[in-house]
Amino acid sequence: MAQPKKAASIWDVARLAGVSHQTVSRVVNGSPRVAAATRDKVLEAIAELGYRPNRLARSLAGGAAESVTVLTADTSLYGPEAALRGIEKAARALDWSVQISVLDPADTHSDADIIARLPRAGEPTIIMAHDEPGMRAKQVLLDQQPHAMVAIGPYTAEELAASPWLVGMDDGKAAAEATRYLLDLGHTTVHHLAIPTSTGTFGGGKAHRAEGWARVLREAGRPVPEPVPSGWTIAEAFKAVQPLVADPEVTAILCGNDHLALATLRAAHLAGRSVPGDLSIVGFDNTPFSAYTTPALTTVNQDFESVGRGAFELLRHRVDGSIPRPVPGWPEPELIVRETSGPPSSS
Amino acid sequence: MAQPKKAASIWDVARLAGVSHQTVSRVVNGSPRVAAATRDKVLEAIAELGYRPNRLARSLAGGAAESVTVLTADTSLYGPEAALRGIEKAARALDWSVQISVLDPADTHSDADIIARLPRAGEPTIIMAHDEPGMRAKQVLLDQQPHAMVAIGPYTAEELAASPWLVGMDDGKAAAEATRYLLDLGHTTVHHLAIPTSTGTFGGGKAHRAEGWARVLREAGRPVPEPVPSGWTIAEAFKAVQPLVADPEVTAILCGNDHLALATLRAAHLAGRSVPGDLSIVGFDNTPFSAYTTPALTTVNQDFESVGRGAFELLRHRVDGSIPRPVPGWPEPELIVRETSGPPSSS
DNA sequence: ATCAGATAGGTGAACGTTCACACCGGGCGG
DNA sequence: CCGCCCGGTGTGAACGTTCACCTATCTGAT
Repeated sequence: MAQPKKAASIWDVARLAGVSHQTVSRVVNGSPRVAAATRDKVLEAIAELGYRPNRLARSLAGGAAESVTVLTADTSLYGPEAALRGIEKAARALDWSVQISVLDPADTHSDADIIARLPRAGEPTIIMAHDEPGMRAKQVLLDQQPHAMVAIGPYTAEELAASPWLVGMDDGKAAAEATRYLLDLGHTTVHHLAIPTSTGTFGGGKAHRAEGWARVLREAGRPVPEPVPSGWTIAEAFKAVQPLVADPEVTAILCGNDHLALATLRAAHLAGRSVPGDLSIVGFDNTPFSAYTTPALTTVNQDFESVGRGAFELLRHRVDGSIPRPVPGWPEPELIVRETSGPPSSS
Repeated sequence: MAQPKKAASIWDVARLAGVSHQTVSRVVNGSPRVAAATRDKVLEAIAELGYRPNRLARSLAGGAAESVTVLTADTSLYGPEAALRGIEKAARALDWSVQISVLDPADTHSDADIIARLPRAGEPTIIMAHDEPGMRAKQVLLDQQPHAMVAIGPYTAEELAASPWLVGMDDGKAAAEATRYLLDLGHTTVHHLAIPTSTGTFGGGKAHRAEGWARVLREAGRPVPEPVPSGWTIAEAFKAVQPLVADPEVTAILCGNDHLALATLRAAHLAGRSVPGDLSIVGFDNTPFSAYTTPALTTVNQDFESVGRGAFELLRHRVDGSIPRPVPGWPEPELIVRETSGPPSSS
């Protein structure tokens, strides 16, 4: 058995059951207008032939979507990975299929390249990329099929209001909260090890975390040190943070994510600075490992999985107007104080 | 612009260019038998209408695959995540699309459920799941479409030879190497904090890492302690490892992966045992963070991304016999000695 | 002049579904 | 007793491609 014989189609089932193909279709799709006896016959034939519907043909004929393409940055980052998980779960629950396509900055991405990624025109798409190709992809889709796309990203309340296709969390506010917490602990100021922004180099583009951090410092009348730019990898962060940990004036560092915080933790250790005694470190994202480092990372929890789910719901709403617009129901980012933060030693 | 107007089809292009739909098809697919003048006309029409081929229709008609479905366990694990990345990269390079479907043990998975995940019968599929639903899925596919599936998993040389649809690394050998290394360091024996096996509970199913570890101990005539079973999460590992770190007799622990090793590291720290002074810890997988813990983890590097790429190549070979069978070309697992391992303090 | 062979292009069916509609018989209100 | 509606089913077209095959036209050799 299991010869590569052709798969059974709806017609084969119809013939075997002695009904029309349409009746089979009705049975498969659970239409109520089928007599019980007929249904049983069809079901039997389906079982015997091992028939299963061809999704391709289904989509082609029905025009029904039932499928979502996720355009994402490198999935080795925790945020995109968790959001993808949320999307996949939500999609699976509704029996949608999920396509994934990674936007690699190394590829040359003309607009045509991006478009070619979509299985078909109007394919519902979620974009999850904060780098340059991601931004271009967003723009392209916004022009071409604004009703069938949703982007995940950091937002401020104003941005969300202005962009009905945007989903995300106000991580600027969370960064502000973390900064205020460190200030309240007695630190004179807080330094910032920053993740790359959408334009690649620090300074341009959106950098909500950095903005929230700077705002609090300004409001408190504290010096605002130049943020230290880091790449996404731990190795890059480790290198970038060296001057910070070497400087005894630096008593608190807010890191753009937990990987950067881990690198900072190790750099501090190697530089002979005790944490949190000499140096407080706060991370971002509450990556699973963060509770188990030694000392355990103080960090900001973000429920990316819920955001992913929210993005999926919003997409459904936008594709099919009859589905109610979801209310963003995920928890706000929240500071989790663990062991890497404390008052400065001088105080 | 950008009204949700229907996307242009090959027929629309044909009409505008004043040729037949087939000629358009030829131009799109780069057939040589089209006059230059005709080609230009068609190209122009394509540009004007913003036409792009519908992949669905293409696959339906052509039977051509150009698409792979990845059935995976939880992507929050490093191994599957990295392998998925490898698959996606390889697929993208060839312009194949990638579908992802997560096998959640929490769902009830009848065989039918698993089959329903495939977009269509015979859809080329890669399975990447070491747990129970994954094993069932593997069996189902093996029965239904053995020529269009590949599984990723741990293997021994014999298993690989016996299963032309299997791709993986001999992590039993790597576990053996790590165990031997610890023994050579002077440890009397090595304990094992084990990841779950394919059957859920420890003991059944394939557990190559555990087997390699036990074999070396037996060969060296050392006592083989009962392996300690852990779940996949760090929290579970932290709980499971408590008795091990509390026991001063235990001087070396081989952990099933780096997350478990991290939990062990923290548990040891809290129990007041110094690493590697009192206790040596060796992880598995060389997860990115492992080089930056304090102390940095000794671990076994595994190039999952290459394995993913290899799986994709093998799948192509199996689906289309004309493609040569790839030779497994990835690096062998390799022990990376960092800071969590050393001779026992008593020696 | 004639014809084989190449070159350029067209025609119709097929892929596996769903959709819109037509059909048939029986129960029920008038 | 008639007509209507409705449950149950069938028919044909459509979705957007590719594939297999057919038809012109032009070339150059016989």
